[in-house]
Amino acid sequence: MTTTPTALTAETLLEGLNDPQQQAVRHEGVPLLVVAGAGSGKTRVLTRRIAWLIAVRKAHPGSILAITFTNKAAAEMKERVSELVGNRARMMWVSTFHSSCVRILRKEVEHLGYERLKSNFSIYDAQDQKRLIQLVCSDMELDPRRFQPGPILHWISNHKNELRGPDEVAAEARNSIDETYAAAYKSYQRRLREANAVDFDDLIMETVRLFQLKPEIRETYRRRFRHILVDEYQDTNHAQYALIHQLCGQDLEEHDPTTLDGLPADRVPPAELMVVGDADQSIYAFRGADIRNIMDFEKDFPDARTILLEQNYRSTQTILTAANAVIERNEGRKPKRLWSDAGDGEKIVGYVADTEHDEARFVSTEIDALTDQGLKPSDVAVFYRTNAQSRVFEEIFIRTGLPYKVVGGVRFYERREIRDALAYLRMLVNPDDQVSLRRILNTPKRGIGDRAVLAITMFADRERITFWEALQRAAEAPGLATRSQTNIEGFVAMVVELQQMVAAGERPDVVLETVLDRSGYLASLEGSDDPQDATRVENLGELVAVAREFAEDPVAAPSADPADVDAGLVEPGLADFLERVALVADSDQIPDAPADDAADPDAPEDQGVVTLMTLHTAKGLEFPVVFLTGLEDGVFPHSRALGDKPELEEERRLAYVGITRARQRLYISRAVVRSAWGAPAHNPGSRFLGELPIDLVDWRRTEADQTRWTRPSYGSSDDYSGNRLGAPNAAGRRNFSSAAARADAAAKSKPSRPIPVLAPGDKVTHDSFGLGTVVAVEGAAEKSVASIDFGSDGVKRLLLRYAPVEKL
DNA sequence: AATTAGTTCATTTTT
DNA sequence: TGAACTAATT
Repeated sequence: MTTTPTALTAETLLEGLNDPQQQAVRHEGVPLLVVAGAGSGKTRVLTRRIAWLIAVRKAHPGSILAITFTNKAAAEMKERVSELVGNRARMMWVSTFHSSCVRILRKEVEHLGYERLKSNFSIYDAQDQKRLIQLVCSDMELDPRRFQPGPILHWISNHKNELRGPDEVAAEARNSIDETYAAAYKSYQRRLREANAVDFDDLIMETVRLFQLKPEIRETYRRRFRHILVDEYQDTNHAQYALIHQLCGQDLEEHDPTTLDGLPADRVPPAELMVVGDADQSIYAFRGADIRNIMDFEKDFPDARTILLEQNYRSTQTILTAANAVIERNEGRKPKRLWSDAGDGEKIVGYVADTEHDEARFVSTEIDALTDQGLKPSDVAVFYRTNAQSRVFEEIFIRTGLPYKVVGGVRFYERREIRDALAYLRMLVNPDDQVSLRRILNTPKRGIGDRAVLAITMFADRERITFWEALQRAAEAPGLATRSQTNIEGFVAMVVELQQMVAAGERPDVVLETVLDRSGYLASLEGSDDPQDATRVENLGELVAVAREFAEDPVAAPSADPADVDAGLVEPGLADFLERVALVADSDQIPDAPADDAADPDAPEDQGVVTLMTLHTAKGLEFPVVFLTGLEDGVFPHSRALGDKPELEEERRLAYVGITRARQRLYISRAVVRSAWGAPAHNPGSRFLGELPIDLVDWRRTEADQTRWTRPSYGSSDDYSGNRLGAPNAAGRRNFSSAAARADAAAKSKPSRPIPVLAPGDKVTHDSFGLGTVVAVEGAAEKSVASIDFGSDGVKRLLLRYAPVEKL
């Protein structure tokens, strides 16, 4: 296909699209919902439609607002549209909800009516929020047992997503706990604003509030955005939904006539709206996503039209049939069946392992076999429900020499040194940012300890000045040691000097390097003998590189908004860099599609690596081969979801997402025994396994194949679920709070303790000694004792009844 | 101020 | 089990 914009015609834009896809591209007028099943080419539809709007319907690019959920998706979409329509695409707003809202808020903050909130506000992420709420809690002298940061923040976030401010919530508090929470919410908000900061949820909530407060401002944006497209609509929360309505709703005025004040008489008709999503892939309810937004679209927009995309261009029919079969179990779901003309392909391969180690070994061996058949490790992904499950795979993969990469876990921008460095930069841009300021005040150690901080805090409170102002007037603070005062003065002098540098418009990377140097931060790491600190220095080098790249080419950097650059908004400064970093976080996380780039000719064996990740992070990705692991009730579906229908349905959608990531081959596996929190637990197979059509799965190994155990003569039942393996050691008796332990307790009534039947020469594993070979066995059944050679750990005599030994 | 020994508590996390 | 946080020690 040609990429020359001049050759762009209606025909080329519809080329290669199926009928419903074409309809979605051509649609005009009423609100449109595109229900896009997994792999049905929705990104293609979105990009073609945008190009269509510009090229065929002559829409001004600046009148287009396209919302995605990740910056990566935004950057990709912008890129693809640019390929179609060329430079004109620069004027579009293609960004996340959060980025769009930041742009609006930075411009309009003063209309919000917060005294301290200015356009250089900081954006607080989860970690910053936690620090702030901790300050609030200690301020309120809350019992740290009953009121923990996590739950409070979650509670606040829920309310913000529902657009409920602190006063509203306080008014509705029904008990003392709610009242305390509401008070914490109020204090948290107050401190946020005092710090000239907002959190992620505020970005949306405050934008909605802005539009409510100032209808004329809302009107200017309604006027500007004539075409609004929202991707991943099933993941929107209520606040985001409200925002869309403010921009597109045709009947908003009737709902709320009081907001009409100040509206120009010549109001514009609502923008053309298209939302794209798939209710079956809604897996973020726990973060406030409200599946009703997409389910009720036709109700919310009565004249709406719906287009279904069911043809899948990614997977084999076998995989799709499996996915359909699972998701159909969800109730109240709108019917949709994915289909493919790619043929049935391979059967799904199933495997029941004895333990999670065996499961990982199976995966490893199988990947080995696949690579022998010409597949690259980068074609393979291993999915699991929780991050903790990655460990076993890592252990085994390291042992077998299989290259891999874990996606998720500790992200680059969450590392301590990166956050420290960014905290310096943030407080330079916004000295009111107390969280950042407190973070680096004594990092590295410069003799400003808790006592000094306390004295300054009290002084600031009494004088009703900010923390930073109090630091500058440290000499007046009562109860401050002279030594601390000297140290603070040194710190203030350094900050002032750095601030001048920023004010002079110095490049972000240069500021960063100076900060690291002048603060002594880098020196303190370099002087350390902790090997971790060497890595930290490297990471900081990386951050400087990121800043440099940004300074030199902000457009090429991920998710840049060229409209800003075009608009002659000077060259990006430190504040812009911080904003990018705050909202983009980790584009380097997910390895790009198996790179064909001959970037490194010195690495001919570059076959890429196997990708390990949670099912949640897998959303939106695809791989030729997928291993779906840990399919056990209590693991996946997660134990917390077992008793709750909506949650169980969300787990099922997660399974659906996982299955539909696979293009050619899908493996499903589970472990009969899995060690959770130290104690081995016996998990029954996932209910989702039973929902797969049996003829689609080729079971390589089943429960019946598992290592034989002597069954107690009185326990003839096939049902082994709930049995605990090995000795009821100290570890095993702890932790009766978890669901796994509860299942275990329920099983206690059944007297049975499987004892492995061993013979000399057998290979076994022991929980603490590892791999061993049986040398001799004495006694029978309950009294059998085996002598086992564990290599470097020597030969042990073990009473099989108690020893955590497994036959291999 | 920094190390260390206890204690607690364990989903998922696009921004 | 083990990481992550707190409290107590030197």
